[in-house]
Amino acid sequence: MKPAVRPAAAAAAAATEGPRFQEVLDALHADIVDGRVGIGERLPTEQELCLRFSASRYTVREALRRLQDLGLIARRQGSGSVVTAARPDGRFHNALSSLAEIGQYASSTRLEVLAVEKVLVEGRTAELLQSPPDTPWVRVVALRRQPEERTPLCYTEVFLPAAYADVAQAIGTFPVAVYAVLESRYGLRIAEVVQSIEATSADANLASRLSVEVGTPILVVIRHYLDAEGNVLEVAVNSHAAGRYRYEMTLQRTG
Amino acid sequence: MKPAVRPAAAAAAAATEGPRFQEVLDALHADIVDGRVGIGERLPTEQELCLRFSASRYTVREALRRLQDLGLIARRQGSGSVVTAARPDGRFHNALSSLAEIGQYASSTRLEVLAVEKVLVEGRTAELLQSPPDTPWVRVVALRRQPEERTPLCYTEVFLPAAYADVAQAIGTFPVAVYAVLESRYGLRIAEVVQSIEATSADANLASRLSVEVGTPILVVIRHYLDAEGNVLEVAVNSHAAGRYRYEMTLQRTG
DNA sequence: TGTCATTTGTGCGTATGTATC
DNA sequence: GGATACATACGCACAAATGAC
Repeated sequence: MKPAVRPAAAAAAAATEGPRFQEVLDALHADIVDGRVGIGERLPTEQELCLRFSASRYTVREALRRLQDLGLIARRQGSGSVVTAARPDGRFHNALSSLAEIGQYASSTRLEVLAVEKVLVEGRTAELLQSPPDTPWVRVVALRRQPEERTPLCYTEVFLPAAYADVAQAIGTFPVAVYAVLESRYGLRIAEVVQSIEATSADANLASRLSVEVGTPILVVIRHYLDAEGNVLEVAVNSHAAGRYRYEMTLQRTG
Repeated sequence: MKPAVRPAAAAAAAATEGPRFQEVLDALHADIVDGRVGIGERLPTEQELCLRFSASRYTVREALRRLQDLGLIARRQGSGSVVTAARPDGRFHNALSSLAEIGQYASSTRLEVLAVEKVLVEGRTAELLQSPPDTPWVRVVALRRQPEERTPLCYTEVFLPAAYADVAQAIGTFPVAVYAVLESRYGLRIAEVVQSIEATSADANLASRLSVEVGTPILVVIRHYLDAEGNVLEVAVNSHAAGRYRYEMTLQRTG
């Protein structure tokens, strides 16, 4: 789904300034999360909503469709729209617990490439890449932004084996996750992704890139993409300023 | 217009019998999975698709919308529709980040309880617990330590519904995760755990508890334990000093 | 830099199909 | 059967983002 960020709203009553359906969406969303329409209860019909909001059926249906995408309601032809969950899950963060979701994330944000360079890794970097020293890699430095947001969401360094250098060149030109390009262009198959998350603080470089002060807490997410033999095909280091990002995942018990 | 009895079109191999958009959807889907439109390439424009399929823009957009929901394409205003994946699967699942692992962690460390108190939650805390204000909960404050280490690994606040207060009393006396105690003593069953990870900085309280300076980066892991109906049975807020803890997980592709 | 054609996003009105009650 | 309510579908118009010039 889309971030749906609206431009500040015109003070007074309705805080809804963006698209027309946003007003309907916000109102219904509030009804649900605040419990005015409980789980199992039905929302008003499309026609009633058209009247209440003086909007066309298209607009109302767009709002309902988004509620459905959020998993808050279920719709049944001939019956109506039933509230299925009141999960107040915030929307300004990402749930990345599957590769598909990483791809989703990649395509809903924009990557602005700052530099692409070949490097011979050594020292700590070689350790990070689980690579012997003096091996050639390509290093891509980039900022990830949300549409309409000025401050970047994330400072990213992506490392790829030098053999895949032309993929590095293509990063950012289309809204596709890097791993997906690797798989399609080189016939590779990612079998496993190892994620590591920790907190650090911003050094001078990061502070400058992310427009924060030195020392600001940073959430670092490092992903190693491995093939079935355990070879490292890509390493991405994502640094997020505190408060701009939250990593969320769901563990479900099977059986 | 009568979409009802479609004249089967000139469709020789028209296996598409359902709605009009299904034909468009199937054709585009096949183009993608069969690789006729590769990852990173663009689909035809809406207008071109209208012509090709002799369908209205509504119909074409419905098909594109579904491809988007499947995660196969990304659409950008002014730009077009780009193929982002050739398979809808991408099914990775959490191999090493499971309920069992949380239990492992709990039993390999020691919990030192600092305080147990009943509280009526309100404001931000109520929001955190997804609980109505003025509801009674039990709050347990504790430090988690590794054996033989002096500095604590983590500052923890656990919230439980007041009904389970005696579990709170028992926390720390045996090396079992709190959720396991809840399950065995009350016959509850945790169906889902939602984890949220973010970075903040240490306030005075945290700094003192964790023996770090104020402002030190902190990795906060919040877990909501839910039953099958979505009721919150436990909320744990774990604050780790930077450098003392790293959250690691592996996503494995199942297909 | 800004203009301009292209392309998707939003929105309206209308009509018919089809599932539910 | 009939009434209700959502699903599908057409045509039109303008807004907003993009990319090329």
